[in-house]
Amino acid sequence: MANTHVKEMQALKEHLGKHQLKLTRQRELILNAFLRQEHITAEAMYHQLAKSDPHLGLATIYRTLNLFCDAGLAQARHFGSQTKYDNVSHKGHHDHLICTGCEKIVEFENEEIERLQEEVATRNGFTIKTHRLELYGLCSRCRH
Amino acid sequence: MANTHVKEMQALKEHLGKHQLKLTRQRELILNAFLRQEHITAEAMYHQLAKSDPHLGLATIYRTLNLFCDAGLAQARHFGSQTKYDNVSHKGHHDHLICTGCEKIVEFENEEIERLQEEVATRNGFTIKTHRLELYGLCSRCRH
DNA sequence: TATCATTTTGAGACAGCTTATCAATTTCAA
DNA sequence: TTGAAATTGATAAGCTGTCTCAAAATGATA
Repeated sequence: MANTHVKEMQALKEHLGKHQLKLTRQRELILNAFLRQEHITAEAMYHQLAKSDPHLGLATIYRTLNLFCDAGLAQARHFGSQTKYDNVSHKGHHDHLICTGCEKIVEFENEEIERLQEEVATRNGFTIKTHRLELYGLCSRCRH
Repeated sequence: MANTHVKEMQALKEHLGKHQLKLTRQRELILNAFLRQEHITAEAMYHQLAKSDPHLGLATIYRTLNLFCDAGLAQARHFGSQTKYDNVSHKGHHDHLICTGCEKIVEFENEEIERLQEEVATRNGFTIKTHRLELYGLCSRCRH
């Protein structure tokens, strides 16, 4: 189980090495838990990990998830007043369809849109690092 | 100057009428100031208006900007830890290219992307109300 | 125009999420 | 193994944004 996410662990180690940071038990633990999620809040991860490791502090979770963002393993998404951390490593980037009625989130990918985004960026002299596309509306059930 | 934004004022009055809300000096004031901006935070608007009206409370700004969102004149965008309110009334919807180096924001519109978004939504049974598309990267200057 | 029920305001208290602080602990290069 | 440097955990503090409530303003009605 600790060996499940070898590639991501490798990426993390690489990032740590480049920035004089250290690999800790907590970082390993949080990485493994994080990679099992699509997207999760720090708070949710805190409660989840509390079962197996009651003394893991919330601040450490926040610090570590932000570290993952720096390392390119996660992407932070501000959602209402909360921040959700997306697992971006093994699925590639994905965008979101969000129902404002029931909060349901559908993930999607669309190459054509991505291509057009690149086009817009290039036309404006930008080089895109990441992007965020969220469509808000009502799902079929909430529309009645 | 008070007559500059007749159409938007009309839209606001209509919304107020429909919801048993009242037109106040503050709401007029904030609307006029807001419509001169592309996008602004409540805090920034607070300081800006403090010059001409030192007793206008921050809570009132928040309340009023949220009211504008309900009325369809503004759109809230969570940006980092802050909320920016976009002036959506006279320019129509626009998306953002954001330079992570210098914080510069370039606005753009792309009909083709919007069309593809509709397509994705329809395919998933959604009806889109609004959306948010933000491209993050480096502008030509920050890329060196 | 005066009345008055209703809404709004302003000021500060409060709440939720995230980061800063700091002593104690852990890591890892030498 | 040692020791400088980084990390952790617990909690305080910070920041945004909302709630509270008495006082003021609005606007429908008479």
